[in-house]
Amino acid sequence: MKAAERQLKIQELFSSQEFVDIETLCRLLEASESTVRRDLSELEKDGLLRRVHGGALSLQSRDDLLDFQRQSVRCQEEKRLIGKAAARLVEDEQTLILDGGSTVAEVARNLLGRRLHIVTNSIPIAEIFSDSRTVELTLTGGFLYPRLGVLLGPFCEQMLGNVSADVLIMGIGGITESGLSNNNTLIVSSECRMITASRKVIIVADHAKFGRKALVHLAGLEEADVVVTDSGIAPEFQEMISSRGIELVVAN
Amino acid sequence: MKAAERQLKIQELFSSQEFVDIETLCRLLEASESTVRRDLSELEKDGLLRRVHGGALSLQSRDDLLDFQRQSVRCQEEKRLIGKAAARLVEDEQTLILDGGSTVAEVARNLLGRRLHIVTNSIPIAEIFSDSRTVELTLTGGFLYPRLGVLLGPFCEQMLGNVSADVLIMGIGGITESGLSNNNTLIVSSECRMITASRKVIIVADHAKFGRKALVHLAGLEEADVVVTDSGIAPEFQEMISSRGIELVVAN
DNA sequence: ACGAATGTGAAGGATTTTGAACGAAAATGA
DNA sequence: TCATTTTCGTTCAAAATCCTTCACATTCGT
Repeated sequence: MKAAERQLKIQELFSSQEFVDIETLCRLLEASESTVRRDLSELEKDGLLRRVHGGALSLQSRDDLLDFQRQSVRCQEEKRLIGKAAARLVEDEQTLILDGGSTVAEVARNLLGRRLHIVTNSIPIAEIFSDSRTVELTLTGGFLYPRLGVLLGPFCEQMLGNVSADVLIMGIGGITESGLSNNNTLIVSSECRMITASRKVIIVADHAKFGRKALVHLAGLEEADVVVTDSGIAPEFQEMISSRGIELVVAN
Repeated sequence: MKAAERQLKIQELFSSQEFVDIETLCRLLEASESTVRRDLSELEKDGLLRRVHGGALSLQSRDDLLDFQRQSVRCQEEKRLIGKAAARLVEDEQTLILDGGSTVAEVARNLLGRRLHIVTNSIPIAEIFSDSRTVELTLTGGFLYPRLGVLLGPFCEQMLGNVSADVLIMGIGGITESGLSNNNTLIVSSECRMITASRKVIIVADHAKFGRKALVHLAGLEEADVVVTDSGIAPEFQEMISSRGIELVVAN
């Protein structure tokens, strides 16, 4: 990869996060530390970022970041860890479906720079990848649901019917013995299609979601292949997941 | 492949990426390094790109194409006026198709609060309406074209084929006697569908677009029903539009 | 068809960029 | 505080890229 290309990529990264460390950059840019440092120095000279010990900071103020990011303040640290762990379950060159929701968005941030084909119905998630050249992104069509920025309805479902993916990464409203649930009929309807279209289903849910039942039943627990959560999960729920042969990943 | 052909191809590449390296160009253009370098030097002399070690960078800054939020758009005041004038041509309760582009985005801002059903393939434009309670917004699906934030490809075109609208509001790359043109084959392809799907076609174009021919031919002038531009338009071009029975709106 | 003009690709040396090594500086933790 | 670990900046040789030159091919006008 050439210098100019690398430096563009660094700037892209800052559109979705405020800090990157050298090690991550080396991996993403496939370059040595020396080279990354040189790139950062140059970008700093151009006033495009600020170097700090261990990496570099975005100069864009926090206000500029997506509204979406503000919504996801609750359980932020947990969600960040879950995002990191879930991203590790994905292999390069796979086709993923990502649904909406702040936890999934956190996964998405950790997928930047990977070579993937991603299908989503969430505009905030699409925006995370909008400058990426390594991710091929397809958005489902559909009616734009206000507030959440997700696309729903017949157009969306029709399109999901035409797709098949290796992995689905999905957030949920609640998870109990009786299965997965969410808050909105239309959303649940499209999520059912996503499950059908995917070979493997990964559920991401912070510990607060366990034992909670949201408005609309979405699917039985057995539809999930992997559940990724944080270390706050109670032992009884760990048992609930594991005893059904579902892989449980606890992010640290 | 001839020099001119190669150089056009290089420019087209830049509509989707900000950097290309020499090796890629050699492969795509089936030419030697020497030749590619010569082409790049020439394009640089014409102010169409910037050479850097390892390849070349697009000069069209990303702001110009995609970043509607910031106010770095060229001809800003003109576009604002055009947006206002074009919005007056729309009646409540109509179904509109809006394509991408900064001029159309300006129209969109002037449609906020109106009761409309809007179909678009542009994410930046969708975002303008994302909080609106009076506009029902449908996004076409499709492959997300980097940088421009528009959805394209078969999914998009299929969906446009299922839609019919009262009015299409469309920006363009250039407009001459021989018709409308734009910079990218895929975009042109979806725009053709939009024209087919609409009863009335409104073209919005600041005066700088007149007499300019962009890369790909889109449609004949006669496809347009109304052209909205600013007061900088030359008399000869006014004549060109009016003499064909196309309504010309000059925004003040 | 012919020569002139322009476009093309290969070869060489000049220049820039890169990655590894190593001592200096900063962060960390007891 | 002090020792340990991590990160930083500098230097240098190797690699990649660039520019120039030149011989050959193609296009154009006569």
